[in-house]
Amino acid sequence: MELRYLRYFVAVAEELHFGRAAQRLGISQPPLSQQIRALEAELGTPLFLRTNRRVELTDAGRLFLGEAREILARTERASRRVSRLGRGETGQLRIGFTTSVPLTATLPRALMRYRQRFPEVELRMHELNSQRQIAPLLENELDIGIMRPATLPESLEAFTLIREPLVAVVNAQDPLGQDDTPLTLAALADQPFVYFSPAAGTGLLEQFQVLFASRGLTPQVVQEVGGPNTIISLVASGLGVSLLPASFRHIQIDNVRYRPISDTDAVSEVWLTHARRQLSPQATHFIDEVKAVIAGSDTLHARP
Amino acid sequence: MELRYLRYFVAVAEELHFGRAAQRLGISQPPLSQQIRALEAELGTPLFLRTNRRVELTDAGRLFLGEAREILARTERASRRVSRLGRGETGQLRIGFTTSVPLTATLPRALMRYRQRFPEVELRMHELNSQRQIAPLLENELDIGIMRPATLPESLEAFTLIREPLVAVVNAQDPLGQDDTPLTLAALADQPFVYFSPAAGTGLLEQFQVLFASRGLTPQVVQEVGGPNTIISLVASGLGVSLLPASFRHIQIDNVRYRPISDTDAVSEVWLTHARRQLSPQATHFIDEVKAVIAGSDTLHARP
DNA sequence: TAAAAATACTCCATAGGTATTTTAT
DNA sequence: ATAAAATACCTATGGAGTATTTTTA
Repeated sequence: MELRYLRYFVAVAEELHFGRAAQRLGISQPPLSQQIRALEAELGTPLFLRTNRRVELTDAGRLFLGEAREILARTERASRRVSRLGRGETGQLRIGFTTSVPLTATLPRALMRYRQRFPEVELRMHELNSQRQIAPLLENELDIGIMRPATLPESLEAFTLIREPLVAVVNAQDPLGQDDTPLTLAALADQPFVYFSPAAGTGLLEQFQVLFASRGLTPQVVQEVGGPNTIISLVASGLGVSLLPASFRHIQIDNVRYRPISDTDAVSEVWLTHARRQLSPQATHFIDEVKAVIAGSDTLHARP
Repeated sequence: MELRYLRYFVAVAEELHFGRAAQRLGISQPPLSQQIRALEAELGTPLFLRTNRRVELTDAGRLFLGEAREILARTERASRRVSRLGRGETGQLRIGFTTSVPLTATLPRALMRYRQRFPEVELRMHELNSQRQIAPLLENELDIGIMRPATLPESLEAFTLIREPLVAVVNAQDPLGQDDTPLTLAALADQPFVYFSPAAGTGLLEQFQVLFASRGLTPQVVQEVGGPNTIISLVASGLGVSLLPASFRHIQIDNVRYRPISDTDAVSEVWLTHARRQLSPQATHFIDEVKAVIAGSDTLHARP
């Protein structure tokens, strides 16, 4: 059985006239007659009663007409659905993101543009720290990860979404909190530190350690906490100082002051990470939007 | 879109291996690759991720697999259903029959054989007198009519199913009821008659009138009734005599006696009537069975 | 007689075959 | 080195075209 037969049959059944049906199908009458005869042979039963003046359906033909229409409609619908999914116009996009991602910049704008362009794609946002995004990305349970720099397996790749300077978080009452001038990492390393616990799984901890270690510095961590908000709160309470990406300056709390760091390598990145294998069309389109936003509001980009 | 694509796609999707899928389909590998590529081009999206060592489905491919399977199954089912209907194995058969048809002979045996051979055909039996079968047969509301001889329109045709002698129905108390020897129509025509009213629509009335008229006889009808049972009852009551097909002898009532008629043309037929145009396969099969029964229990047959 | 489907034949597009190359493991 | 898909090219089936015949209203 071939769909061509069904299309031809439906045309003849609707026109009840081989000539007109052939015209409608854009072929000539003889091949249409032949195809219908072949179809009847395959089914082992006549579908039309032909008296060279009139064509009418047999009972079998009437039954087949309904079936053929449904099969054709279903095929049409299936093609469209698959095309749309394949073009990334429907389906879903699963994005992992860390709490430390600045929600004011690149990412929200990209998300907005993407949703506008592909309103029918279901967006699933999963808040996960950098480490906990890796397994889902590998197992194709996540299309895209938005994370802090981390050591990635070979089959994942990433590019820099945002690069922002680190700032010192100091208590306004402390000597260090007396002005807004740049500080050196060395000056900060003398102070008691409030920082992420390893259990928090944030990539910032690794960066922080590398940054100080490369200078031979080992700051004293007096308090380990789970999230950036807690860090800032505890600095406000005077427990110590800390170091965070500049975007956290939007958290303004009494007694907390943010001071620039003069070391030029004191920067932190946000990565967009995905599996190195074939990306889903949804992920590809999303990355297109991210790159368009980056290019437009031109900030910082470079492969890590 | 063609079903060939769907069949090929399903094979590859199930094997996840072009070589094996081609083997299963009975074609060689390169044309299979080509057809899948053509399908992907038509849908505008890849269905497989091919890394020359592994073939896997894309999201679009997974969606299409379900759809393709359903479309193929549906097509298969539709073909089978139409074939069966076309071969007369399913569907319906609408038969009209008169009350005067002998239920002990050809017809019940043919019905039994037909039901055994085509148990899935829905049999619709409509009790209708001869006249009232004609319109439904013309309008294709009835496939077959079992009736007494009648004047038929050109587009109906009939053949003789049963030919049976007429018998006189007489009261046992009457002089005519004293013995069982053959009677002549002339002798019967002297008696008061109990017979069908024209409103009963039975073909027997017409036959009865022709039979007597051809001999210049005009029997006196003293009572018009609607059905053969009433005729026999009234003869039993002594109202008059009557004339009926021999098969009614199986109705045995006190005071009623059946006597043969010596006139050789005093016979009545039962016709199987159908539209002259293409018969439904169900009707054709039924007629086959009727003819087989007639040929077997060889009785009487001849075109009217 | 005329309109419409069937038949006879011809042609060519394309499904399918064979041989070979490319690629990833 | 090998297995598997892709590529290149060829073949031939059968779908479609043209011309003609048959049929019935």
